[in-house]
Amino acid sequence: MKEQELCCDMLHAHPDAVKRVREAIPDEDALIDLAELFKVFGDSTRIRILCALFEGELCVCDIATLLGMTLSAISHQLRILRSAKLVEARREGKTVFYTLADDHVRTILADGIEHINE
Amino acid sequence: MKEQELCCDMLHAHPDAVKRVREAIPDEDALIDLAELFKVFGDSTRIRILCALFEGELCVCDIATLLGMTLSAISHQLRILRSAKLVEARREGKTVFYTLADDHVRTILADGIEHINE
DNA sequence: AATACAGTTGAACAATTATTCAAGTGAGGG
DNA sequence: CCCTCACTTGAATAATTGTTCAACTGTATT
Repeated sequence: MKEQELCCDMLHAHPDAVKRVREAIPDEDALIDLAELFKVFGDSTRIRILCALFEGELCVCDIATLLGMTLSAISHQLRILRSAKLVEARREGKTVFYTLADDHVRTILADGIEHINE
Repeated sequence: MKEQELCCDMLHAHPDAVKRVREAIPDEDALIDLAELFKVFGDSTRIRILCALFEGELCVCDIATLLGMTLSAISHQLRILRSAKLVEARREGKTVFYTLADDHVRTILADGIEHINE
């Protein structure tokens, strides 16, 4: 990102509105984290995985079968979901089972679905 | 995407679980729309624009000033937000004012922020 | 030990995408 | 009309990212 450079003369911009908003919004870092969170939801493979896990625990092979994709592709996406703390893994013998991490994930999914169906 | 190819023998996968989930989750198209929606939220410039508009109406120049970016860059992102129906534009003379489109947008933003702050 | 299997990982490739730059609208003022 | 200003748009570039392929864990079985 570039250094600030006025896009138009400040006589036109609304400095009071700009100032008010600047004080009100979360800090830069929080907004970057927020964007990162939504970015993880913003892929159809990951959304399908999350929606599948919404219904209950599944192993990697189940998910791959369900989505018609390779184990490798699913595993890569699960890693992203894990590091975003949206899913959790549990090992049982050779099999690894995944679940949704918490209710926030459910809420965000549900809100998104509601917005789509308007 | 590739044609289905079993990642591991179906003797191991859990066919009942897979079947149950397949019947329960939304259809493919809905999930793609859902991913597209979150993808729009998944960029820090757009998130910052949305959070700014959360506080009230702003013109393009205000937003550019606030974020320290060019008019062009902001305008491109506003177009994406407009076509996702997350913001609305209103013209007043030479100035174009933007607002959040509806309360769903506020809800989704708020949920995301809540998840971040856990 | 040796093999088989569920899953992970790294590198490479292809596709998507955010920003810049330059040119183009459309509205108001002189 | 011409000019200025707020904004939009299209093409180009650079960076990010999803999937594949091949090699590698770790666990169980024989």
